[in-house]
Amino acid sequence: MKFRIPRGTADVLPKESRIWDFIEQTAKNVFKRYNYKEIRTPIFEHTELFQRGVGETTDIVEKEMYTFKDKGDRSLTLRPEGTASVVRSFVENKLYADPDPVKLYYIGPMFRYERPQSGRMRQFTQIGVEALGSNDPRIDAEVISMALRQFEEMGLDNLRLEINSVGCSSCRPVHREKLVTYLHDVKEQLCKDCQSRLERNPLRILDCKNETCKSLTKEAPTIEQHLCDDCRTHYEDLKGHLDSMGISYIENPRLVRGLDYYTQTAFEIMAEGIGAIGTICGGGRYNGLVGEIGGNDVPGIGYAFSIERIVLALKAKGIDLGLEQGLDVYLIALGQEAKTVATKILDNLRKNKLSADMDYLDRKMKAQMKAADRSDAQYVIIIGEDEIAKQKVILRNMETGDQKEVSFDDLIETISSQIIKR
RNA sequence: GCGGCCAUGGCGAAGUGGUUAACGCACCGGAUUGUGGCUCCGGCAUCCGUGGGUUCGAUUCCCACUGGUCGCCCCA
Repeated sequence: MKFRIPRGTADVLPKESRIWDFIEQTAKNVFKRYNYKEIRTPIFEHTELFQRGVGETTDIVEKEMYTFKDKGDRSLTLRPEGTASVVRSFVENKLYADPDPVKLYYIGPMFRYERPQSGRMRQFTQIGVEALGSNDPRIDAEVISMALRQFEEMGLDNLRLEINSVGCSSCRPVHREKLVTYLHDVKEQLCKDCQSRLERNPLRILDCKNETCKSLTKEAPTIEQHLCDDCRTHYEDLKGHLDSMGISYIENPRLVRGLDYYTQTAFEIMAEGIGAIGTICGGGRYNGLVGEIGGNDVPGIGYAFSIERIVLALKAKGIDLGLEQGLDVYLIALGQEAKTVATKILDNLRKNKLSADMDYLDRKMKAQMKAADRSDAQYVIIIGEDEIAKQKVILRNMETGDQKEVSFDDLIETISSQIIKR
C-alpha cells in the first residue's frame, strides 16, 4: 500500500455514490421548478478574485486557500467557494444584459486547507445558487424557501432556519464602530480569540460560545438597533413573506456570516448529525459584491450547501434509499464456443436496452451461478455445447427457479416481454 | 494553527515481552459429471502504520513521524 488519498479528501465509492446522485437529482429537480439554470465555472481562478471577492481578512483568504503559481508565473487558486466565480462570470459574460433577475446554480468541488473533522473536508462539494439583479425581499424569501424545499425532498426534517440582517454599507459601519468602542473597554476580559476578532471581525464576537464573552456582549449594541430604514424594511418584508409561506424561522441577531461580502439578509439552516458543526446550508445577500468585482451595482443573494454534510444528515436519520437495482440478465457460458456466442448475445441484450453481464474469469458453472445470484439478476441465460447444437438457450427465472429452452431468434423478445421493470 | 483518542489480514475485531498472531464477515475452492440463495469441509496476516530506542528477544514498553478520528478556531 504505497499511495494514500490526500488528507481531507475522500473517495465516493459506488455504494455511496447512489446517495450523491440522489441528492444532486433532487436539487436539480427543485432548481428547475424555480427556474434556476446551471452555470459551470473553472475550478481555479486568479487568486486576486478571491482576495477581493471573499475578503482579505477572512479566514478563507488568510490561511485556507490552495494557491499556486502556474508555468506562466500566474498566481492561481483552487476555488474555496462558489459565489466569487459566478459573479466574475456574470460580469465577464455580461449576463446582466439578460432579463433580470439572473438565476443560476452550480454544483462542484471547493477547496479549503483546514484540519478535517466530521463534516469538514479539504475538498468538499457544494451545491449553490445565486440570484443576481433584484433587491426585492421576495427573492430572498424565494431563495430560502427553495433551500428548505430541497432538503425536505431529500428526506430531511427537523431543520432549523435562522435568519438575521447584517445591515448594509451605510448602517453596518456605524454599528461596528459602536461595538468596537463598547468592547474595547472590556478587551482584557474577552477570550483570546475574541481579542483578535476585535480587530478583524468584531461582529463575530457576538457569536462567541465562551461564557464570559457571552455575558460581556449581553448589553452590547446590536445590529438590529442600528439598521437603517431600508435595511429594516427589507428585513421586515422578508419575515412577512416567510410567514405567508408558512416557513418557520428563528431570528438570531447574533448570526454573522464569515465572508465579507454579505449585506442585509443572512441565514443558516441546521440539521442533526453533522458532528459539532450543525450547519448544512449558509447563505445571504451580497449587494456590494458585483461592484467590488468590477461590475455595476447589481444586488445579489445566494446560498450553498455541501453534499458531504447532507450525506451525514441523511445517515444520521437512517435514510434508506432501497436496494441497488439488480441486473435484468446474467449470461452463463460453458466452453469456448459458447463463450464466443455469448459475447454476441450479451451485446444484443444490451443493444435492446436490457442490463446484462457475464463472467470474464473463466469460472465454473457453479461459480457463475453464484455471481448471477449476487448480481441480483432476474434471469439467467445458460449456453453450453448442447444449446449451441440446438440453437437454443436455457432461460432461467432466478426468482422462481423455472427454466425453459428458447431459440436464439426468440430470445430478445421473450426476455423483454417477461422482465419486470424496476 | 491548537488539543483529546486511536493505528493488527479486504472489513469488523481478540491478543501476548519469547516456538505455528484467536474469532466473525467477505472472498476463493470442494461436498462425483452443466445450475444460485441454506448447511458442512478446506483455503486465506513469514506479520501486527513508518522510523528509531530499551531488551538476550517486541506486534506487545518508550520516543519521533505519518495517518485516521473527534473537538477548538472558522466554515458548507
